[in-house]
Amino acid sequence: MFRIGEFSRIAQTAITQLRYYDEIGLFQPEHIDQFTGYRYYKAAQLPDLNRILAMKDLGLTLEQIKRLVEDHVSADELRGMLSLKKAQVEQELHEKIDQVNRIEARLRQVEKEGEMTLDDIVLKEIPSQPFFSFRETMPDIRKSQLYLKEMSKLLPSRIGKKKMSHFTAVYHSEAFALENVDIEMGFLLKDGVDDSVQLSSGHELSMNILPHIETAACVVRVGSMTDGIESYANIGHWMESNGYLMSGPVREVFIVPPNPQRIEETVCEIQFPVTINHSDSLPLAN
Amino acid sequence: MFRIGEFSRIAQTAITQLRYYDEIGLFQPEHIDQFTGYRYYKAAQLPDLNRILAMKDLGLTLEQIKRLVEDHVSADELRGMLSLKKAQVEQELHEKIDQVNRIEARLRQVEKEGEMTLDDIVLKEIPSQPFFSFRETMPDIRKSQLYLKEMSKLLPSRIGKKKMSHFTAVYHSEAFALENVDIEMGFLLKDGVDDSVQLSSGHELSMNILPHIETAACVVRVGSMTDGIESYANIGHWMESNGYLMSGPVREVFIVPPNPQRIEETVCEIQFPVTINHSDSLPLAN
DNA sequence: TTGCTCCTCACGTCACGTGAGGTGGC
DNA sequence: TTGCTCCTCACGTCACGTGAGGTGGC
Repeated sequence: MFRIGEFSRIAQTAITQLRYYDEIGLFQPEHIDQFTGYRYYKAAQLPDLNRILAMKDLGLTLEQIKRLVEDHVSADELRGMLSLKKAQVEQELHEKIDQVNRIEARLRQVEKEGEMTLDDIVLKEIPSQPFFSFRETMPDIRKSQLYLKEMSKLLPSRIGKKKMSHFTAVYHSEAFALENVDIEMGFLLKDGVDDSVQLSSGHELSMNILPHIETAACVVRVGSMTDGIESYANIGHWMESNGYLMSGPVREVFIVPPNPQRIEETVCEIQFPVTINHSDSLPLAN
Repeated sequence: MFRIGEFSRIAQTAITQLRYYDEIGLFQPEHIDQFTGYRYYKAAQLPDLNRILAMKDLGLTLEQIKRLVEDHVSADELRGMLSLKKAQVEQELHEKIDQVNRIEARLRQVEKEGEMTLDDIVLKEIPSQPFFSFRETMPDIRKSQLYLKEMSKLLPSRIGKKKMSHFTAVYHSEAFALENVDIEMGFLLKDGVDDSVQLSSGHELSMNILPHIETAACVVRVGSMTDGIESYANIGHWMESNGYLMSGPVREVFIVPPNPQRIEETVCEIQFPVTINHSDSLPLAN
């Protein structure tokens, strides 16, 4: 019989760890002295401890291991637990790979820029939302100002201010351009409506559903959107660095819509739907 | 200005998270109502939050990010932090790969055996230790019993019982065999000694230092060692499955040395020094 | 007797999530 | 007025590590 100190040296396991395993009932000493509370272990307990440590090495929680060693688990269940764990670890593995890629991209950017002047790109999931809008190929994108103005006047009374969320534009054209852009614009809604509304230009606004985006690369711009191309270039660069591909039309959601008098207060989130392309850019070549 | 609920929806960030960032002083609302305690955020704060989320995505802790956004960090320091983080994540990546391999090995074993009857193999680091021993090519390994007996009698009085630790054998021959084994045996010591001791057979015991082992694959056997070959086969199999290579002589450390009267109480740890061979067995082929 | 070992609390970790119990805003 | 939103504690998470303050063993 060994006291906890020697047993911990033999098993290469911290004393606090052994005490903890005792406390949670996972691995208990052969004998505890009634008066002193001293824990006594015997050598033949080592294989039991090793089984626990081996399962822990596979990534199982102590709670799961407890079920295992208490023998409430069939071979089939064990297979299931291990298969599940394997899938989880593989998932984490891919996340680590993506993370390394993102860090490398940042490092390259810091090298180049010396400082952090770039927009910060964040990945988000975007839920599907009702969108009250019209679509048109616009000769000049600056005309959108006029539409926004008219919509802001008309819609609150027509569909209810409470239902309206952010002014939003969806770019159905492939590339970012200033002329002949196939654009859909209107307001996101908190609730569906059945109504439709006509603008003085003849355009008819009606509701459709903007689809859910699983992963969107997002950037927030503050101030005038006239030099917004920069942000687009940044996202493009970032996507290339990290192995992402565009998977749908870009959206511009205006948290604070442009107001000619206070153009510097404009706040807009640009949302790029993307998919991950794992297969290239694995950092494991070395 | 937005209340926390709407801001959390815009930023796709949990309310509790925003409250926590406020609490630790990482990201605070533009304004807090003195009387109600309500937090008010404005849209132009979104880029700041995004910077925080982007750095968090790279794996930095909130404490590190706090230093970053409070601007106590030069571009060089930032590079250092990111490079360090990259190395850490790559390390974790390799650990995950090893872990997946271990899980797969276990799965294969469960498939085959149906139950867990195998020894459990655990990786440990073994510190260097003084070893009071002699070395010989033994025609018959069973003779070691006699040596053990004599040593157990002689040594306590000659070098002090307190200094003696476990009876141990080191196998310098390549393979596990029963005849003509180049074996070194004696007792591990807690403290160095200058003395030397002669056995009746003429063998001279003296002290040397058993080297440190960075990684040893270890198994504990309880009971007679005569069918110990099983354990050796298990370890060999496991090493092959997980891409480990042998990197030194095997040790058998007797926690409870063999006693002919009570052979079933014998407890022995077999220690295989190994090195990892990462380059094959990457599970990323799919 | 002295120093080493062991004991039991209690608290900290990291980044929040989950109630409980209570108030503010439209 | 009603329901929704927001507030501040306090506690839990997972697997221990780190003292503080006190006793046991040789």
